Amino acid sequence: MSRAPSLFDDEPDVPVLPPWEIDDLKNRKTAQVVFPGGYDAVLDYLVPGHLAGDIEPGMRVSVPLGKSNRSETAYCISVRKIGTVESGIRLKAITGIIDPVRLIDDKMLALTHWIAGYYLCPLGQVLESVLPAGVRTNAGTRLSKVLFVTEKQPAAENIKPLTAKQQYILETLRQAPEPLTMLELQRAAKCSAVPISALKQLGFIETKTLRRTNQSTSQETAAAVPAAMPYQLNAAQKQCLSPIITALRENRHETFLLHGVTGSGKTEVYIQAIHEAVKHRKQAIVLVPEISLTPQTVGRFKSRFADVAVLHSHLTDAERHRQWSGIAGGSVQVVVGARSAVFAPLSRLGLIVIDEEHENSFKQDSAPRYQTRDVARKRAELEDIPLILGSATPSLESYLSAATPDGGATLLTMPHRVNNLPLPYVGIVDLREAVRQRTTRGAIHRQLHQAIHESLQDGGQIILLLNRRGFSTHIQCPACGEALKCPNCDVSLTHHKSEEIALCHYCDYQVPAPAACPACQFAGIQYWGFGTQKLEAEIRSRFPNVSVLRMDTDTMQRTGAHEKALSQFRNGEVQILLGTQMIAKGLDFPNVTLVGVINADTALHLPDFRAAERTFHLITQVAGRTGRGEKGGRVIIQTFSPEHPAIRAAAKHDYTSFVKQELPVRQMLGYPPYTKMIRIVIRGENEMQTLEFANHFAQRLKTEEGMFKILGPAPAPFAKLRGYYRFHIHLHGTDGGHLRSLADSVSRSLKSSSPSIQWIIDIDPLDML
DNA sequence: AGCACGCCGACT
DNA sequence: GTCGGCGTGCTC
Repeated sequence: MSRAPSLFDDEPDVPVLPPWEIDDLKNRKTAQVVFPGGYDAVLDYLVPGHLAGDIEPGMRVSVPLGKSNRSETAYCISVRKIGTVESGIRLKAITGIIDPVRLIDDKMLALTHWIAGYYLCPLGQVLESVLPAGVRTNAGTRLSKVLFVTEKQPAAENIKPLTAKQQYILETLRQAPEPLTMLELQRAAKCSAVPISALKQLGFIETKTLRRTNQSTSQETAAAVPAAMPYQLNAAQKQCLSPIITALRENRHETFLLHGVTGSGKTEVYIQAIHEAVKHRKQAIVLVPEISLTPQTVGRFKSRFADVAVLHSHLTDAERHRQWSGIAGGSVQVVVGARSAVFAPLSRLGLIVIDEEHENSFKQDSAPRYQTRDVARKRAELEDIPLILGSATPSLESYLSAATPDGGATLLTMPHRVNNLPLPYVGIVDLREAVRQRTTRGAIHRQLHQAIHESLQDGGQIILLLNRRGFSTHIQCPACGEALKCPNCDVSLTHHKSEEIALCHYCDYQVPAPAACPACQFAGIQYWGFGTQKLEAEIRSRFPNVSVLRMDTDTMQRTGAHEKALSQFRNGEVQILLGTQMIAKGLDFPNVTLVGVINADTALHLPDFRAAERTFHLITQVAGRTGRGEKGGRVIIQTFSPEHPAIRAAAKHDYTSFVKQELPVRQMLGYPPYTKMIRIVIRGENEMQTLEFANHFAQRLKTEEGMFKILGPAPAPFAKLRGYYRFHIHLHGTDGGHLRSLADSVSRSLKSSSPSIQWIIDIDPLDML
């Protein structure tokens, strides 16, 4: 085993740097590196002379680490001349450079530093999540030996003249548009390996090892031809576009909140803003929620720009690598993608757009737990470019920052739909009334049944939203009260009819659906509650000759299922589309004349201060799926809480009244957006130990309690998940920086004090469960 | 996160 | 006497 050269290391078995390199010490460089794994530190390494010209921040390097000098991959984050006063630590030297070119430029490096600091995540881990796995592993490429015609030909007089075959081979190789491998050249020149080897021997051909892309099996679908004609904007759209264009032209950062009702033409504003950027050879990133990343959405951009790259989560590593390299290559005008596309390596970025900015999926739910909105804003600041946040129902965070003078964002409003189409009429069905009168047994009540019937008569299509998958949502014995719960999680099991199983939606634990009570053997065990499977069955029996399609994570497993389902709905093969929230967002089907919300309350009573906001968003968004065509449209909301302000506001499409009622509540209770919040979730397999540790954690935090509120520890709403007991602590305060540093220092001081217990620190949490 | 070092129990 | 358990601490 050879050991890495180690400077100042006088142990006999460790090779020391050669003397000429030591002499040169004062001109040498050091590199600062971080590690992608759990080890959170910045270490200095010596840059050996032969790498000095090549190494740059943002590249990965191999370094020796630890007593055994095991080889580790690290990210170089800076390079500097060796100082005159050194710390006295024996520096080891970098062994090699992994990336031949920089993968991360200075601005992106600055962005990752910001993320690491703000979200309390080791920098190495941030860098690792910014670089897609396919890029790190060079997926879809391999090293291959390729042949070149030698630059400096051997002197002709020294050797006998080349044969015709040999000359032909050389000519073929010279003319080849790309370097050829041995096999490829044999095929191209229709010869065996023998004459090529002879040419190599004679010095006419040399080999080099290059990284080349594999022959890609999946061919890129032909890009749509860009439509040259820009659409005519209406007055409201023009008014919103104009300040964005001004900021673009002035190369100035400004955050715009584009608040436009569903169907008001926000996308066209984005497109024309991007046009302006592209006109000046700039590029744009458009971020959309993962479930909106449909061919329809992408198509709108592809039809208007010549070079659009798409980054979905369903790309293979190789495809993602190819896309990423293409983007880094600089020819792309627009990148459309989900959350992580905020890190797309565009070098001439001119604009970032976040559509449906209120969507929860913009918060990453694993470390680094970043909010894409805030990362995008930071990136836009670093690049001096505008950021557009678009939504029909802005997050209260964004709304407050735009509604407050000096809040940091500019509010742009589009209060009407294009062509002055009316917003759909919304009717509310009071489920309490319906239950009292026993007018229905199922999930569809009289008014909704009637409305479905009428829509079908008129040839319209229907969207039904039920935000629960499965058949029955809980199983309980009426004789002894036993309820079927997951043994690993604090949740009830959902009956899935297709496989006749009782399934946990959190850990996938499953048992055969019981016919009798597992506790008391009573044969009349009951299946309660409505999921999408049961809704589908009910619809089919109520409307036997109508084609129905269910969309939820169960039916959308196969790749392409999503696209297929939406195209079936688009071309009218399917009349009723029912499903979970994946059908609520962003779909634009003019023939949808009815939207039914089966139960508006599913999210309303969760122990989460954002429950009302979520409910308002979901209802407003799904209501916006109708009334987009000539036939108009209407919405029926079934609810047990018809007087709830969130539901009433959604029924009136009245964002302002929702905000006016919700913001004071937040302010009074000291919740975001008026305060900053940190959630610490502590988990362990032993309930008592975990609670004890959580108490200790909270105690340590409370020694500094003053300007903050520290709540907990309390059992998390899901008190047990996947076999772990969970407790959480909430910190609230107006000084986010102070709050973060408190959480950070306590967390660091407690590290590894109890190995069986783990915790996460969630900055600006969205999920309270 | 690894990995070595170190200080106590059950085996040849 | 030695092999090996995993607690503690360090990594330029």
